[in-house]
Amino acid sequence: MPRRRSLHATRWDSIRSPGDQDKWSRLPMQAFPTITISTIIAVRSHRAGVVRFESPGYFPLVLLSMKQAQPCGTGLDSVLFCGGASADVSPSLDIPELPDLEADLRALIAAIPAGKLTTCGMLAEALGDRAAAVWIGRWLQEHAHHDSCHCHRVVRVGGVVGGYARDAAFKLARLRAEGALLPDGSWNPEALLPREVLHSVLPSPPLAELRRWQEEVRRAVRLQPLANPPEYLGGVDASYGVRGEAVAAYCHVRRSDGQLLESIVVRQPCRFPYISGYLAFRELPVMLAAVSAARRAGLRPDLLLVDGAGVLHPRRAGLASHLGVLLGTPTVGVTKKLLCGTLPQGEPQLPGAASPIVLDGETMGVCLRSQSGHARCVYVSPGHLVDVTDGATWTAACFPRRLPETIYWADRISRQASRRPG
DNA sequence: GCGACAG
DNA sequence: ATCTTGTCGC
Repeated sequence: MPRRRSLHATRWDSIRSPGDQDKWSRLPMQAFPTITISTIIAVRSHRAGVVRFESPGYFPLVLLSMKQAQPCGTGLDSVLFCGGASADVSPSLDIPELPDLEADLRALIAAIPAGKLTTCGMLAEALGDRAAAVWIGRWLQEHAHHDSCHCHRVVRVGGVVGGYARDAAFKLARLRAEGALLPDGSWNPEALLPREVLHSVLPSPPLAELRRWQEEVRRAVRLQPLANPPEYLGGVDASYGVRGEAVAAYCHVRRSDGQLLESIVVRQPCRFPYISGYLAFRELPVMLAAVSAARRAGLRPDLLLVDGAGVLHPRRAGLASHLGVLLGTPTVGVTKKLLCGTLPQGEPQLPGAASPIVLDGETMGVCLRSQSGHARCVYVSPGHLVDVTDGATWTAACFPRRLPETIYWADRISRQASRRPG
């Protein structure tokens, strides 16, 4: 009997009492400046013959940033999931305060005067990384523009004015009226806003700051063999609802037979966009919440598989490394596409086979083909407290479908939950 | 010049 | 990641 007994009814019953809900609503939120609030939307046992726990309502979940485990002592720790006891977490790194990139982007665009122009790439540079250009381009296409906004002054490289939400003609007319166009209809290169102007709007570019934090994570990462063969494997993945809210699922799988034992789903608002290389800042909060909730329910994986890269990352600090460092637990990153690195031997051909992935002349990951020999491989790299070999070995241990079982279930369950209303 | 670029 | 129709396969 199972270690899983900790997911018994009593603990959850205490959470469900109306009195506790009241306590929650009276909690002074100002007391927790960097707190992340999540909602548990499902806790399930998947073992046949075992009572299934379905949470009927939504419970608040509070994840304190790691340095702030103190406020748990308010007597609410039976109600709130406070990131666990302080011994659970590595106190060395704190979750950084996330910038409001959309507000920063609006500020940059507002700073483009009439008659002047800029490009997505230059705006991205001003935010701190050219990689943000893709998101900016999409934002400009989707965001509802007003007569007073300056979004029409963002053009494409090479003279093409480019789209503008659904009204390219309006954009063209305004630019012509502002004198930024040449007679042939292309935009005037001399109208380009100098870099310094945008730089002065955001003297400390937010993405550059986040990069500095990634370097801290990189320094904290330890790649080492796993002490013991893992008995339980965890998997986390995130999906997004129609209103953009993030939903994460943690799935607990028994390594010996690959069976899904338990799952936990949490939800929280999400403001940070997807930018290649910065996925951690989009998904870390909701994933930390899911894993913390799992911990409080007694689910402690010996190895956590994350849907995202580990050290196979431009700064060797992918999502899985962030999770590992913040939780102080062994993590492995698993992706469906390669973010960086090369395959000197190509992809493995045989079912269940592996081939190395090299980054900067060093084997930093492994390409795995499933035991069923699926056409598409996965790309595995250690996140933290595990090495390349062990990470790949235990990822391959429960891998009968296209994705490792942990990731398969987390993907499926989070997606299903994100499509539900609420 | 064009594509690539975890989710 | 999400948006979508039909289509292929077990």
